[in-house]
Amino acid sequence: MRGIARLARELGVSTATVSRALNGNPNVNAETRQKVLETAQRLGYAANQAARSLAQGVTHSVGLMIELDQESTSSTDYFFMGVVEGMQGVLAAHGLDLLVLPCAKSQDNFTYLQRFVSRGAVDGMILAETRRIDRRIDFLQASGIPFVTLGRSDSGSGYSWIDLDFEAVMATAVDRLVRQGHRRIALTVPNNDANYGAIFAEAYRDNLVRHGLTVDETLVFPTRRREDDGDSVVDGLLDRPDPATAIILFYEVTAIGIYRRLAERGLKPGRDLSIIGLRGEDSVRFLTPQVTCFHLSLQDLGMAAARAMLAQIPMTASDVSSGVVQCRVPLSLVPGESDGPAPGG
Amino acid sequence: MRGIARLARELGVSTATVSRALNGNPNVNAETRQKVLETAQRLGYAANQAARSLAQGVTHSVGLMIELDQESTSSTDYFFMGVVEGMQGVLAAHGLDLLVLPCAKSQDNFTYLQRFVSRGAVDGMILAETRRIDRRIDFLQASGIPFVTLGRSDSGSGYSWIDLDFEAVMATAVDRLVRQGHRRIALTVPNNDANYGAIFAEAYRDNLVRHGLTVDETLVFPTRRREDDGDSVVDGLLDRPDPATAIILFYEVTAIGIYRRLAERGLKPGRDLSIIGLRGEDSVRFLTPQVTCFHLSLQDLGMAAARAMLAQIPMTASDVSSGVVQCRVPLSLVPGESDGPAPGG
DNA sequence: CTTAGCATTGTAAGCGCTTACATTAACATG
DNA sequence: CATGTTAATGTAAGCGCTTACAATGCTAAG
Repeated sequence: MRGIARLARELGVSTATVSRALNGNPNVNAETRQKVLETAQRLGYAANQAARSLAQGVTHSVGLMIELDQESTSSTDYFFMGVVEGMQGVLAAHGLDLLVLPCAKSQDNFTYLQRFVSRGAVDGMILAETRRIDRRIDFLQASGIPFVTLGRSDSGSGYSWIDLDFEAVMATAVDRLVRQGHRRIALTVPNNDANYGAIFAEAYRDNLVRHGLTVDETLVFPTRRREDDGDSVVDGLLDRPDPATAIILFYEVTAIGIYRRLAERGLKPGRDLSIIGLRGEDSVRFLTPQVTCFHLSLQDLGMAAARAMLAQIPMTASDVSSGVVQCRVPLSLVPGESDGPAPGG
Repeated sequence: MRGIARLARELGVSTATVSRALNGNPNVNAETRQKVLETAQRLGYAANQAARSLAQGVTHSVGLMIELDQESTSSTDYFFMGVVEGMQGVLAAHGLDLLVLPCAKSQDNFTYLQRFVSRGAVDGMILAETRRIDRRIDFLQASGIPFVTLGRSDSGSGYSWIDLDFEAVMATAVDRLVRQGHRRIALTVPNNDANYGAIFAEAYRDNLVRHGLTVDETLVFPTRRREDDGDSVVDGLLDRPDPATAIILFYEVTAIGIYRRLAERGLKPGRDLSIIGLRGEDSVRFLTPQVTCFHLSLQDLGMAAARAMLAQIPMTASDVSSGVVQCRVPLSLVPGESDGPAPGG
């Protein structure tokens, strides 16, 4: 005999009483509960997860689906740990486990998600790296399971998402550069199909227009998240009749290559080319001059997502909250010396 | 009616037949199986995870426990994605899901593990970042659950582990430096309590002794995984009567600070100080001169761990393999220009 | 003294699946 | 034709828990 039955026999009570004692049910004599808890402790008892889930129809865990990128260190990579940390903290505080589901990008991640959710393995799902069109969102919405996405998508509607406030970031960056006299501002965007790239670029265009500047798509450079791409960006930027005088970077790591290539051409960041980065990544912390960028707490981002999840999971019988949270996390500008007055402006 | 029962009724067969058909049991008419699979597909049926686990006593998933580090980007961070990718690929190919259990370092990770395993939530566990003394290993061994650790430990015995071949790395590095005429070789080690630091340092001492060099503990610098620490290392190395002429780095990112500080002092890496790094991290790829380092495929590491796991999980009824795998993954030297003949040698 | 009300515990029916064992039908063998 | 074999399916007993409902023993009220 094992599990709860063993405890019950040991104590000379029924399994129901043990279960109640263990689960904080109020209809248990305080003394009895005490004894049950002690014995459980002594015997190293832990309730079987599968049995509980089956009986309750609830797993007390939420899944986080992330995609792994075969070839390159994907953006989830550098992003990952901080966010997970934030989520885990909040969820754990509410008795929920966080299960990270790594999923090879090559695999059909839709099937993977579908299988996982249909199996009832989690009470809720968090999706990272949403695409502009993302079937997963439609599926989750149809399935009725609580979910939150990290990043907006055009798919689905009225669901909870957390995203960076790219619009505000871009407004601040463009304002700053325009005030410094820049008229031709370039941009780097990620070369993948995640939605944030599109949003970033859109905000860029909107803000140029707002300032009466012309949008030149040849000034938009898709880059990978690696410094090498900086070289070609610099050349593409300057070797033209009407060179750009400033650039806004999605991946800050690009700055490393940009700095290097500028040096090779005898140019100086902040004087000959103004550079503003997005997120204050570690990788560029040591560059001189310091890159002007925005700051973001990955933990906060994760915590926000976790809370949006909690808002949808009824924690008590009475609690039937199913609030939709849509939130853009603000970033704050951290001025460096990588930007300055437009040359000859 | 739901689940398997629904399918059964729909098809006019018993639930047992449906279950058998779905699970590839040979005792099913091929035609029947076909029909069952089709209907399952059509109805979007997926077996309830909890019910299966309860009935089979097996979860078809393995857990990977990683610790998240509040303040600093821990070593699991940069390490993580590649390894997970490798694991996930191998496990998925064998029908196993990988559940990553993030666990705040501040939390009592032992309790966390204990609870998780006792609940029977996974069929096996993989531990990252083992400590020299690690209760988790003793617990897992006592509990009888299959497990693999990433990194050796002094706790437990006869269990499966995968680790980097620090010994071989160190032998190669020291040999190379000695051949270049270096007699005073410094070392950086991680400043945390993970076991790999101790092993790295031990291998360092052993190899110095092997070459008849004296071991000077003041040449061993504990560093964090951030470039800043390079400054003090350089000063500590050179500002002494008997300066070191070479250094071996655990965290390569230290090289960034070292390069910077050397430049400030008018010195040149490879000429005035020879530097060898451990792992070929991305973060130092762009340094000039290129850092001499070792190369490691994180994917391979993850795959090795996954295979060690598989070796312990009986996949079929007949298969009762419970092999212990203890494996040191070799790294290969990638010569750069950050090392060279000892000055004045 | 009876009865209602309350606190505590027990009983037993599932939760959705797997699987040992029983059953049936079809066929080949002697 | 009786019998053994085999293939295919059904029956039903769990897996370890939760929980509605019933039962019990008390106390307080009528």
